Amino acid sequence: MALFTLARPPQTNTAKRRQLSCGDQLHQAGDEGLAWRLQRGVLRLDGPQGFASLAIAGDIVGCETLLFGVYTFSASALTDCQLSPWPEGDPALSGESLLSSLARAQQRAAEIIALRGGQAVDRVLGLIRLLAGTDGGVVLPPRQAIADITDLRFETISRIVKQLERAGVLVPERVAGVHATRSFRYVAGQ
Amino acid sequence: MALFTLARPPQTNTAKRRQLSCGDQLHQAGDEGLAWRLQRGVLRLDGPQGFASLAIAGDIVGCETLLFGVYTFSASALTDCQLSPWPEGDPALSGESLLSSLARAQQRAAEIIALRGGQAVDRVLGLIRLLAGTDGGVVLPPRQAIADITDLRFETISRIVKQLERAGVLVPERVAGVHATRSFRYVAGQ
DNA sequence: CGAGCACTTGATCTATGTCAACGGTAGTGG
DNA sequence: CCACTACCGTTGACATAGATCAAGTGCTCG
Repeated sequence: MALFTLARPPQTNTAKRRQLSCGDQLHQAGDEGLAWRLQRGVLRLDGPQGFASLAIAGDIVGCETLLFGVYTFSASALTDCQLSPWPEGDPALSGESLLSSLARAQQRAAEIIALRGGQAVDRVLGLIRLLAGTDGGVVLPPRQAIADITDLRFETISRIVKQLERAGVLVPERVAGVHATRSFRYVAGQ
Repeated sequence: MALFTLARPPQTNTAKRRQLSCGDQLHQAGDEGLAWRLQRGVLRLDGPQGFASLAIAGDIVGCETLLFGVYTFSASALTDCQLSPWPEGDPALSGESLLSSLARAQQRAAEIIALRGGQAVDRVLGLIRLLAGTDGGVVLPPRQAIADITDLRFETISRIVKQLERAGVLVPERVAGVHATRSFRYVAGQ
């Protein structure tokens, strides 16, 4: 197994907070840059073979730059996102913070894997639950992005979203500056 | 976001090395126990909804026990495995070691996600590549386990394995004490 | 007002699921 | 050593969820 060395001294990341809106790109694979903690929103990570993973509020993105200097994945926002530079605290690379990030990453992987198995409707619903705020408001990414994540086709996603709409699970809800076909209220099934 | 505290003081894990053979279970979700580093082999992790993830040589398994005291997933061996207790070193929870584990976990997630998308044959081949040693020798897990990981059915796996065998990609190879239908040599396609 | 997307919808096709029967192998108990 | 059982794997016939192909429609923005 390779031994890694830090590409930079383990100092606090002094970059500024960052805000992304749905669709914006944070970085591309191979770019130089720093690591972030995702405070709010959902990011999509892509590798050379397409969709690679999701990052959700609390996750650390791009931590590999501290080891290799460059990002392994491209990252773009599926919803509006808020990011803060990482490492953040004083004993920033403290074992405990990293340990919970590691546990969280493994938990996350299981959730995403679940989005790629089972019936098409359930996969889409699973993703919607990840994207929905606690108030039930959801702004869906483009159909094609949902398709990439769930390993379905965008026509299938379109049919499923419409079907959920007709079933009353998704209620269309106009939000300023958002495609009319994308903002909904998710009514959790009883 | 929740704040975690360590369930145990961050001391070196003094448990002994452990060896598993194909099929053995390391622990069940909810059990108390310690964390391990997987030195050799491939483990399957299962959550409440079934297959959750794979762990591959170098990965840390069960690190959440340091936070919660119990395992989140059940773990069982897909191939013969060798485990060593973790944390291992002196400044064991050192940032750098954890950081590379975190980067590795994210990389791993992407690999496993790739096993659940695209054509059935490619998914199975992807898994075989993960399982094959550098010498090309592979001992496949039962068809049902392959099916769980790739989100296919065991009949489909059976057909695909046979098809790869007929195509000369997998060459049957008797190994003592292993089901005759499971040990092969993987001949990488040019 | 027109161009370019993203989405919708229908018709058809196909990869994979499902169901069912059967064969081999390992283990167990007589 | 020989039933007998319990898995696991194989194979065929058939069903279907979702893919694919092909028009449309309707936002959004210049």
